[in-house]
Amino acid sequence: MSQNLFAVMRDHVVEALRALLPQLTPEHLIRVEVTPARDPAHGDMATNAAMVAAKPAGQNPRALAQSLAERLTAHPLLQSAEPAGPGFVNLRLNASALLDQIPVILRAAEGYGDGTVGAGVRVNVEYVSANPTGPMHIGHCRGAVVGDALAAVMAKAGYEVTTEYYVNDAGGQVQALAWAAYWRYLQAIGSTITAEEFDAATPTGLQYRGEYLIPVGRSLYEHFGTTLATADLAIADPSLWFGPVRDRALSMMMAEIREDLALLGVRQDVFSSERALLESGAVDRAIAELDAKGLIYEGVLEPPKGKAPDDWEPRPQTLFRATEFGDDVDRPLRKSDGSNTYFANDIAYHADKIARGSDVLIDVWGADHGGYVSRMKAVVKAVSDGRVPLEIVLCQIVHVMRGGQPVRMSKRAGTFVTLRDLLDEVGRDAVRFTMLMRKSDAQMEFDLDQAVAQTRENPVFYVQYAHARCRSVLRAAGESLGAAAVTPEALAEADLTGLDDPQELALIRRLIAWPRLVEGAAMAREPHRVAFFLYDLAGEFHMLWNKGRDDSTLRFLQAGDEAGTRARLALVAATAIVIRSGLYVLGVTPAEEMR
RNA sequence: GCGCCCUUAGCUCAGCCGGAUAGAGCAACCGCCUUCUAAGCGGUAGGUCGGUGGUUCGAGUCCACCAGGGCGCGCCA
Repeated sequence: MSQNLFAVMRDHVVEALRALLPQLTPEHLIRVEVTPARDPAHGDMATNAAMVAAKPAGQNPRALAQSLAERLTAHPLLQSAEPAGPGFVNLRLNASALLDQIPVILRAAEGYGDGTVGAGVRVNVEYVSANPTGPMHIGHCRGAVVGDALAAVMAKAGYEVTTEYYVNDAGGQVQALAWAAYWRYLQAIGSTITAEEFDAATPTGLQYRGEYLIPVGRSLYEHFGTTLATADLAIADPSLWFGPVRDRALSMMMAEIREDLALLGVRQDVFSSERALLESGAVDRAIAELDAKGLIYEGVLEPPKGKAPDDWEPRPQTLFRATEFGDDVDRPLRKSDGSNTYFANDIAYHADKIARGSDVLIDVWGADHGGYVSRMKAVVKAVSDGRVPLEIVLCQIVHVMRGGQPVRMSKRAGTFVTLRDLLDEVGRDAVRFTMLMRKSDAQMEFDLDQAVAQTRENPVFYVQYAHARCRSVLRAAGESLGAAAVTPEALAEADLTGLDDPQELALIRRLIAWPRLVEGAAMAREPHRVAFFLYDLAGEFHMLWNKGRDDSTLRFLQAGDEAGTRARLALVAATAIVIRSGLYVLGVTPAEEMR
């Protein structure tokens, strides 16, 4: 039987509805849902079936709910099915149906909640893709965590997920990086050239002035001595040094980024190089294919209304007919110097992802790329002839707060918060969990004080504490009953009939909602739902724990009542499993104890 | 000027592709905490869901317009 009781009951409801009203079409039936009851007084679950069927059937929803309820009641898992409100049918599971899910959880272990909604669907999730021109900062961090958790929850729901990082190692910013690294190289070999002089002598200006390039300059000196400069330690002709300097700078920056990702617990399957794509001719081929479809032309764009740049001048450009696929304006593929725009290269990159075998592409981007969404969706539609959808998850800005005040960030002043700084200050688990306590498309405040607080205000702490409490109870039980008696396998055999307190049942109801939540979060591409679920689940567990303070019969370890103890331990072990299963999706450590 | 995102309790935010009386934490107020499982616990109060129309049996959720905040707007990525 499916782990997902809601799916089981939904099948039952749909079957009963079809028997009642054979004329209903699949379009009607797809709207039928079985959801957790909001109020325990309503039972365990509710279905909207009668309301969605009322109109096509030409019947009164309440009357339909009445006859549907009569048919549903026969199900062996149900104690009752009753019409309610405007046409809901409230479903109440019989006591054993609820309790029987505990051994299901214990036997499935961390695999509890694994689903099949994504079975057979190959998804490519691309995230981070920070330019290798400097260390990762807090802005990249949100995308990294969201992408990683999204990939994990989709994998848990059964999708075949590939995670990917697109390395922008071509283009003007890389050129600027090479010059900036060369500047640090000249410093390393003892050149007396000043920043101002260097800036003036550089085609792109001296852009990246952060100290993080000093080790690159030093490394260049160690490998090449002074051979990359003129005899008097001044700027040599770029043809003598540009390639080696660029390559070393890129590889060292990527190494640093990979180290940052590792510290954050992010591990992507594929790293794709923009330069490799370019050199393989893939970009030319992709453009040629669009050209063959008649989607490329030479044209002149109108200046944006109301905000025409001062230096605007009409200019013929190579354009992609994005407007044929829903974009506002056709988009340029070539710069005035004849090289490709970033967009052109990105077309080839997405075509490559499709060619490697993806049914769905998901890109996780920062909000500053929002204006890029419609053209990218347009071109993916064009390239794949509409077969492969591109979905974009936009992550809005993160404001870092300390002591109720915003932490000011300025890249120019070098005071921006690097990912490394953030990890050093609050730790990986807090960074990841906190980033997921907001919808990705809403701006968020990252409160440094809250992220390290050891109180209920801090969701990371609260959830990890719940898990640690579970583990602590099981450890204590192992000492008195023997380790073999408290394994999940042993507890799966426990007689659970003693679990009947409303708070115990509330906890169980929360546990059995996990498979459904995984499914919903994966389909909606909303990993933050997992974090909120865990917070609520932890709350339910802590509430039961606290209730045991006033009512000692609710404590997990009952001296002299081994059967009752074992039943409660089964519940505790199942709770620990679900928390662990969820934390695994988020990439957060399930703490064994709090110190 | 145009496009996209956001606006829910004093504050920070949920609200599960339209469903029942809109939820949580913090702050506020009341009570509890010599002992049991207290890096506290229980409870109360607090919202015309930015505004105005519309679609619907039903709208915080969908549509239109307006207001406020954010991100963008031909060669950056």
